[in-house]
Amino acid sequence: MQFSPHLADRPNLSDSLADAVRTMIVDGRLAAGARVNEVHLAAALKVSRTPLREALSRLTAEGALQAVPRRGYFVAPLTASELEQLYDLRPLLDPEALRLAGVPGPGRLQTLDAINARLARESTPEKIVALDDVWHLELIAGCPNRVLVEMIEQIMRRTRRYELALMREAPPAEKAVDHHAAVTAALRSGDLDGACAALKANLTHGREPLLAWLRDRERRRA
Amino acid sequence: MQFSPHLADRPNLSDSLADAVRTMIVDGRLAAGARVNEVHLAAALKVSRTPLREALSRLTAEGALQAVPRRGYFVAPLTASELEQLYDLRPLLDPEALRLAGVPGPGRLQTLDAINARLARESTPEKIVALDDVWHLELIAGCPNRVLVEMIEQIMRRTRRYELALMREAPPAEKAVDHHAAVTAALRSGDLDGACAALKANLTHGREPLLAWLRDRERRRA
DNA sequence: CGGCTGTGAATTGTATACAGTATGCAATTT
DNA sequence: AAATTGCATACTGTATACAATTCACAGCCG
Repeated sequence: MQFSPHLADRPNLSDSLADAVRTMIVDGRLAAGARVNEVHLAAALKVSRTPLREALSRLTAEGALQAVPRRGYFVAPLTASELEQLYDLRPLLDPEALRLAGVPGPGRLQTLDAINARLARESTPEKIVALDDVWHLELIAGCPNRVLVEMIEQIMRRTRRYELALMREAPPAEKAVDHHAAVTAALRSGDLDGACAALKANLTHGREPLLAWLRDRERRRA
Repeated sequence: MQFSPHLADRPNLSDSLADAVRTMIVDGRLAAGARVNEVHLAAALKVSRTPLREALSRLTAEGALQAVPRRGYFVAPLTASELEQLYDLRPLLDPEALRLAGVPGPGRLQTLDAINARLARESTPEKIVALDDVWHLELIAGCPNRVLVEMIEQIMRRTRRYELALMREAPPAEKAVDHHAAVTAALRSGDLDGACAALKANLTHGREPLLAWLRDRERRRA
């Protein structure tokens, strides 16, 4: 065969750096609002500034960083307002993706339950958040509109550090396990509309505790 | 005053280049599917490769380019499938944004009609597409969910070169002027639901001619 | 004649060097 | 003592240089 198109090609440094820095931001090693010093960061990662800057450039497009022309890159601050806007979009996008995907086959339903079971046992914030996202992506894996799925992934990336920041300070609140079970139950009985409604409820919930915490934190700093 | 925060600061080269290259892609000077030669392009734009690569990196995140690790950047091809997916999202997102924005004040309604009037007189593809986008953005300018508005803008940028490519080959089909008028009419009578429905109809229409043209083009090349 | 292999040019990836701008501190003035 | 100016330093923006990889084509072998 002539092409194995964009298949698992080993990434270049810039790509790897984007992942590395994104991780540093998500898990707090680069604090929200902090200024990014290119020289220090490049030295710490043992690379030159050129590929690092390409990575920072991409992260800016993703919304994880903000660029101010002659002052440099800053880690985007955590604001209640942004989180609220992000959270409001999921109940709009996810049910539509599920509707387009249709009722999953039995294999996928089994996978979903397996993920949910692991989610119930997990206790570290990182694992919980990651597994929850995996579950939601698996749910809509059959959605033919890949652009829609990409948008949902984009929102996941942007909300992840909010969720981790909360879970580190406050103990992990109630988990979404039961909501997830309600969705798969509806799907098993072939009730797509019911599943979409349950999914919407899942996404609408869990919103309030996070927002309350953030608003409180903003008040305290003002 | 100490700060005029990120206000209209003169952009750096990378930013300007991103705009320049995006324009080249949108209006076809960089053909869909073409490989981007960094050396040639940098020479043509009279800059060095470093800021150009940062710009290309960002355009990749926007979906205008695709990066293949050791082979370089390629202009993303025009596919009926992607366009279909993009067009399917607007009827989902725009009405929601309008609902959140609420009925606009009389000033904004007047602005909308003015834009629509100019749209009716315009005849060049570039102007028509640009004004149509301006109208839709003005319609939802009051939407408090800025992330949602950004997503709509993102879709506009990605669909623009499809629309221009079509309009250059085929003469501009029917315009959306009447649909727009229906939306503002509903809004003037305070009927938000009706306006959302009319908007949805506007966005669902105009889809078919473009898709038909693209599919035909793809068949001819196969 | 078709497919393989090696070699040189072209192209991308990364590092380094240099120039322009911002930032913080100290000296100076009011 | 507060404000302001000037200067040294640190940092970002851009260019250039070098290394590593890919690509195209010629020649060779089956």
